[in-house]
Amino acid sequence: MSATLADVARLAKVSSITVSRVLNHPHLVSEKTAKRVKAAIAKTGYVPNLLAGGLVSQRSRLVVVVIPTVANRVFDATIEHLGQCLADARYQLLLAQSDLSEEGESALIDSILARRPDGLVLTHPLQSPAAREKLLARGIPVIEAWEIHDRPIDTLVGFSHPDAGKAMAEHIIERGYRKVALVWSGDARGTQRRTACEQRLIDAGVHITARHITPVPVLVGYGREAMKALLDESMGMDAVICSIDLLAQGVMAEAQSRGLRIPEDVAVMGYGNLEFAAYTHPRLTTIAIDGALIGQLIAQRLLQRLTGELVTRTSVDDVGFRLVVREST
Amino acid sequence: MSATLADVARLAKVSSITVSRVLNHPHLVSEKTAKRVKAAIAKTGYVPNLLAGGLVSQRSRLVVVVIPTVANRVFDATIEHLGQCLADARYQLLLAQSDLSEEGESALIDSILARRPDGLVLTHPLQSPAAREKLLARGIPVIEAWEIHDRPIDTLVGFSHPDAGKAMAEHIIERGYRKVALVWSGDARGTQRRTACEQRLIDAGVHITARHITPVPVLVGYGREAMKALLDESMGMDAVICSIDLLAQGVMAEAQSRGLRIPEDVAVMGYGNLEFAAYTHPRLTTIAIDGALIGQLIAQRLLQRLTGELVTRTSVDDVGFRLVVREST
DNA sequence: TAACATAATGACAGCGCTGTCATGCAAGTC
DNA sequence: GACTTGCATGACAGCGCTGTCATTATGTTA
Repeated sequence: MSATLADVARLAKVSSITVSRVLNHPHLVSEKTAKRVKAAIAKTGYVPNLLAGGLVSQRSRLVVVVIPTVANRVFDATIEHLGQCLADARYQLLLAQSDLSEEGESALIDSILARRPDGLVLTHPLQSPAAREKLLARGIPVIEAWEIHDRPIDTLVGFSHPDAGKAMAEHIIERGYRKVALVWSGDARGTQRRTACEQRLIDAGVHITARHITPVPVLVGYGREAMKALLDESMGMDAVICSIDLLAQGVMAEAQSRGLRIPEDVAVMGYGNLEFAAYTHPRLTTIAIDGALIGQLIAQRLLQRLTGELVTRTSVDDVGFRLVVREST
Repeated sequence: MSATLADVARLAKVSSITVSRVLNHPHLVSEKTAKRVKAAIAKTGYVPNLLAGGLVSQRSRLVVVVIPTVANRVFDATIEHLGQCLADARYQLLLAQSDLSEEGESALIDSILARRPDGLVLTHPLQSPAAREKLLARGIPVIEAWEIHDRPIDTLVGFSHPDAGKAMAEHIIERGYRKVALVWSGDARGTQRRTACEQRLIDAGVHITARHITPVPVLVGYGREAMKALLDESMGMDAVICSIDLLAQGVMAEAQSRGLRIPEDVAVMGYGNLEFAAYTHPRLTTIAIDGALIGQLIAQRLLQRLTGELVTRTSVDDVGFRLVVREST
């Protein structure tokens, strides 16, 4: 049906391996021959078959990224930059959505491994020990992103969530707020931040008037509903801390719809520094994570592993985070 | 290194083709044998090699979706549902980001075709005729989504952008606004909507006081900046229409930061019905597109083509759109 | 000029799987 | 008993490519 290496080779009057070399190891071929081959490729409209190439060379030139859902905007910059860096190195990015359930995870890993990816990027730690074992056994590079934790599979690029939670608390304390409500999503990482945040607040004698835990995945709507509940129950509070900017957006909308001024009547703090955070009214105080940098570091580490540059099997990059103080606190 | 079909076959004391059948055509194998084979699979930790399987069967079980960037939230629901439906049918979704440039497009299509996908989904029409020819020549199912147009490659799932633009104008006219500013992103589809919208407004005698064209990809920040410019130049206007909800969000923030009331002082209308639109203050009037439905229809059409159910090469599904009137107009 | 290094090209096998055709066997039919 | 039928299983080839090793052409040195 479609042209193969042999077709091109015949037309260029060379062997098929020479055509292969023109495409993959051009320095091994003389310019004259390469020119002839390229002409033949153009003429036949030949497109290499990576299934065949990957099968024999044991390199699929595929990197799988597992994310909870494409709707999760936290990873936008990371995926975009990672994809860009990988494309430059002739790798492709396969996005796999994981519902994060433990039973589905093992099947997902199987269906991923079936493509024999050259590398794997996890935006969340694996729940299932079986899935973990499979990856370990297969020995492919696995980069866990967006969190520094104790039991890395091999490589980690991220930051400390408890530290981020603590930093949020410290800002609130410093600003002098004394009665704080938390609007928080119930995921594992959010909970890490919340625990550290609460601990720091309590240590400083700040009163936590309410904790409103919202479902996952996060939606702006949950933030607005949470704030509605808090205000209806007339929880006296001078600040609301949110696990993510989306919730803060909803919280601010509900507060404003009731005529409350932010931050005079109630302060609002977010986390994530999503694109809109700098442009809300008032502009949102939040914690910024450099997602683009994370994406670049992932690509760098991965490519090092793939080219055999990096010998050590484990490495940890802490990209940190940054408090961004704006108008809402 | 890792277990192959032959390893499993040896352990289960059957031929390798029988193992293959247990996995791919279980109805051809007796229960007793299947049980033995499954035990052997579990014991060896065998994971099929889709590169090998795809090479010989000419089916990669891969569907490539081309999107401008993962940060484009318009396609969230579509991708999520498409991915779900495909996963149920044992297909995997490879997300390819296209910068939409004409020269890059052809290379992108090549690198996609190199994986021999069973189907291709385009969220934007191809710019480059060369790329178009390649797809046509290859003969794989191509679904163009999110727009109904005149020159489909084969299958279309979407709606009419000019009609949507017109509907936006009609709502503004009906509400009695007379001096309208447009804040619009400069992409091709947006321009289709804008042209139709403007035409309808002009026909109704509505005055278009300003057109502010923002860069692509769209950011909330552009909306706020645009509104700042409009207000600084004191364009008298009683309504602002935006090409997308994100811009509307920025526009509302800037208006409110200056103490303007929405919609009393200035009305704001968006498009897209992104998740937050229902929860802003005030809640945003917009045009809703059923992205989930589009995703499901794409999957349905694709699977029909892949199973050979659908004979006709072209089909068009118009999913329409819906005006959602909320508080902002 | 012989001996050797280097560059350019090719022959060959086989990666792991599945489509196709062939075979064996029990049950049913005349 | 000879046959058909249907089910379960296997043998075999080959998908399109690249790793490895072999071969030839060309240049370089003693």
